[in-house]
Amino acid sequence: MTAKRDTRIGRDEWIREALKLLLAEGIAGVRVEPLALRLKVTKGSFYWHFKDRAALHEAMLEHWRRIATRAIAERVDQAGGTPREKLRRLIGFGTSGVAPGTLETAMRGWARHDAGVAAAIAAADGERIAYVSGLLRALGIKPSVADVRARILYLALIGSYFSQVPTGRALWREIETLVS
Amino acid sequence: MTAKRDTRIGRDEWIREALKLLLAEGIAGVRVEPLALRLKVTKGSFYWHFKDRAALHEAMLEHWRRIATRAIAERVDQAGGTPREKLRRLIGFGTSGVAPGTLETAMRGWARHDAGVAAAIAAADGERIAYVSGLLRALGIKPSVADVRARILYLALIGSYFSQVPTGRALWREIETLVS
DNA sequence: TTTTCTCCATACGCCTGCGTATGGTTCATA
DNA sequence: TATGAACCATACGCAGGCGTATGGAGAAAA
Repeated sequence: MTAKRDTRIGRDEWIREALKLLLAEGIAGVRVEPLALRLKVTKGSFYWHFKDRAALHEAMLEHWRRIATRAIAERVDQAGGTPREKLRRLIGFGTSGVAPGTLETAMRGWARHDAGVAAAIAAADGERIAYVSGLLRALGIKPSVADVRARILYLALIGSYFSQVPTGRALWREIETLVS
Repeated sequence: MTAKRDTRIGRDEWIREALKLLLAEGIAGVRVEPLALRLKVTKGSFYWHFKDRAALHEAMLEHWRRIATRAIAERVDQAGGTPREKLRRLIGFGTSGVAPGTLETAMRGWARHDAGVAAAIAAADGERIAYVSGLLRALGIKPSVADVRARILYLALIGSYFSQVPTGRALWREIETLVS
């Protein structure tokens, strides 16, 4: 008697729970039966909503594609402000809200062993850097320089997710100074 | 008849091949029987050299601990030159020889799901940054600033391993300019 | 109320991988 | 040349995970 549940379940529940597992154990940990156990459901449900395990992985990637791009740019823009304020807000997001041990890092770990994921990451990286570059140009930086520095800032952000380097307020202020 | 081998095998062979697999498939791919297949040997050999799978993983980590630290600093130092030349050489190593799709990234992926590995990474990061900081101080940069900029440079290097951002010669020259 | 459609449970066969037990080689040493 | 140690092969039991087949249960429509 392993505790049933009253409500039924949709595709989205499976995807949501799968993403949680991706965070905790990596893509190798995203397996059907442990997932079913967490959701208090059996495999019967899974194979109703998905063709197979690969289909779930594809759905996870698709989910990420939708939320990845707008996550940064829109959240920074919708609060308005000067380009300088936006830049600071963007750095703030990178260092707290959006990412540090979340989907962002999990996806990049997955990308190392899946070409499709790597392609999605590449697309997101490209869009984000274009956005950052735009911010820097709005600060009066020459386009060719702005592009390079946008990449540098972005690299440092990504690097902070995968290193054990202490990154305090002083470090991010220094980066802001250097690139702008 | 799945092709035997004439020579025998030592612990090191297992570790070497395991590291290859770590690169290709991540730590989850480092399994005993597939490994034995690659080495054209049976599990019997493995369980002679190692207590269990975890023991192999520990040996892999230990191997990395030995080669990780001296990899950067020593290779940069032994060629001599001015601090400026050393800095350029270090950046060059980071972008070609030592890392891009090698152990460095694989270990960091592993670190996300193993506290022991994360600790080893943290130690290596600390030593390397101290070295870079020393280089910058030798260029006449004030110690407090040198430390922050060393971390920034290091973050960008690590970031380049995990992003799909195009990093050309111009980018690394710009970084060098910014931090020194 | 019956029928139909959606969603899930149960049970099965298969494969892969872990770890153990045990016996067989090969090589050095006495 | 006999003996012991180092190294490996073979065979086993077990657990966990994948995918399928089939039969409900519950709600919605007819």
